[in-house]
Amino acid sequence: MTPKEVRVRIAPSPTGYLHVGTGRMAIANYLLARHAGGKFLVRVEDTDKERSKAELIEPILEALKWLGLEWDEDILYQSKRIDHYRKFSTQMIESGHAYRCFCSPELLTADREKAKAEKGPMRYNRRCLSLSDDEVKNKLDAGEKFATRIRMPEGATTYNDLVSGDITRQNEEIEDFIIARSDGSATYNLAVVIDDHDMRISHVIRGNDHITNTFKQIHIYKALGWELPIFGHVPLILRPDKKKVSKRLGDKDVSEYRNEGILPDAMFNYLSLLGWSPKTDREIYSPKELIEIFDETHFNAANAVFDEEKLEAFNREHIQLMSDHDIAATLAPMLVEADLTTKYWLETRWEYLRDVVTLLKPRARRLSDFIELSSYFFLAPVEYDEKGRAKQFVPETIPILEGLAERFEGLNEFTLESTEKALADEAEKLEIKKGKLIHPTRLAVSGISQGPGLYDILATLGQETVVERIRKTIEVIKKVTA
RNA sequence: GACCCCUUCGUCUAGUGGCCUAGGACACUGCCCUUUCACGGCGGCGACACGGGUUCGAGUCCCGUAGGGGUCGCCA
Repeated sequence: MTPKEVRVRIAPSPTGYLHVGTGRMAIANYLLARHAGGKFLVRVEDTDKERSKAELIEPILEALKWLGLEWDEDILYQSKRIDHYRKFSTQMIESGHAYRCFCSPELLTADREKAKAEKGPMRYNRRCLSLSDDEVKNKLDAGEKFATRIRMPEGATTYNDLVSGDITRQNEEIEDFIIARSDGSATYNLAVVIDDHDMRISHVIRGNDHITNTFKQIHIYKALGWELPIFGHVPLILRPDKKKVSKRLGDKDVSEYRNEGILPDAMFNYLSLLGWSPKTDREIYSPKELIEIFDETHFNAANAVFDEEKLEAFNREHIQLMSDHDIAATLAPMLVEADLTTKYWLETRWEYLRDVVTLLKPRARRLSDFIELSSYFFLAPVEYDEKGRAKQFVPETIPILEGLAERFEGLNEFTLESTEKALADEAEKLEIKKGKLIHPTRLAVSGISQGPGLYDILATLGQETVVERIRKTIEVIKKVTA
């Protein structure tokens, strides 16, 4: 027998955007598929008429694509298969694995409330299981609506979980849950089993919040006489307050991280290592490397807290891994968007942009940091920072800057070396330390008191801009100290 | 409440009976580098939830307790 093809799926329901928990699940499945040379599929579970929103499907798919998760084969939409599901609940009634339940939703709610108040089991009391054939026939003839319930067998069920090993549950702990609504449409668990079977899913990898569903689904598989897939319940991603991430609690969806300057590879990398370990000391990997080293036995069983700070650290590493050219390319539209420059201006100054990237790269943790840190490379400072003003906006600074402006203006070539020498010469002439010149100059050309090395800034900015900005700053200082 | 899962530094994790005076990463922090800010380098802080067993020996196996999480819809 040839080994079964690995076929896995991610099954989002369009009731919200793609949050990191679902993203992490998608990555786990994707990694398993790609590592094994199998197929990664997407199924949209959009059968909830009330909560599903068609307009949410596209953003979810976009987020998956952004993470680099390309799926194989066509997307399966559950909403298009509703009629297909119907016959299976009927089949289960006929085979004796399910029965009709005429209890009204109101009655069931009352049952539940009573059970809760009496602290009894919150399971269906099987009222309709004992209905005789005649009673059923009479109700049917009277046009009474019925939902279809699975008839749970005696005994216990054990399955081997890829992550947690053997898990056992007494069947009596599981109620005769509804597999088809009174309109005949399949509920979640039935639909999932049918789909996973039809899609020939080999591994069902999902969050451990689905373990109870797995037991229910196993009974459906058995009733239908189908072979079980391998189940793996990976740990959940928790918020810092240890609750599972959810849109309802205001957690960010994946696209928000994108907007905040997180790289898809960094997110992919970080999410991969949540609840899974390469079992080495190395943490930074490209998606390609993660596919290579993936091992489905390395999942952890304990839930993991999502730490945005560590995500940011991963992002920093991935930024350093990117070439200056690639960073410049992704940054260009962002700079235009931020009104720092124009597309037209950038077209002829590619090298300039790349130089700016080189200088700022070690200081960036997010792509957006480049925007914040680079403004003075595109626009003359209109404001000067607090610290700089306090220290440099004094009358003594004026002659220093004037002398420097003159020297810089007289330079034949404006390089790292020539600007450094000019500043050193001026310092020597004034008999003061270079620092006395460096700081006011930095403030004059950038408006802030920190950043790349001064000579790097000067050489990048260019002679004309530097002289102009120093002179302008002199005027500002004169005005405020007058 | 019932059931299921889980429990190593604040967080993510390594550790599969002796290699553990428990390793790495993020965060925090000291020093060095740098007349700025980062980066980098070298240090520091900091954990086996608790209690019983099993064993010559337990973070590693077993049991119990506590704690955390999840599930208990004609939602998915």
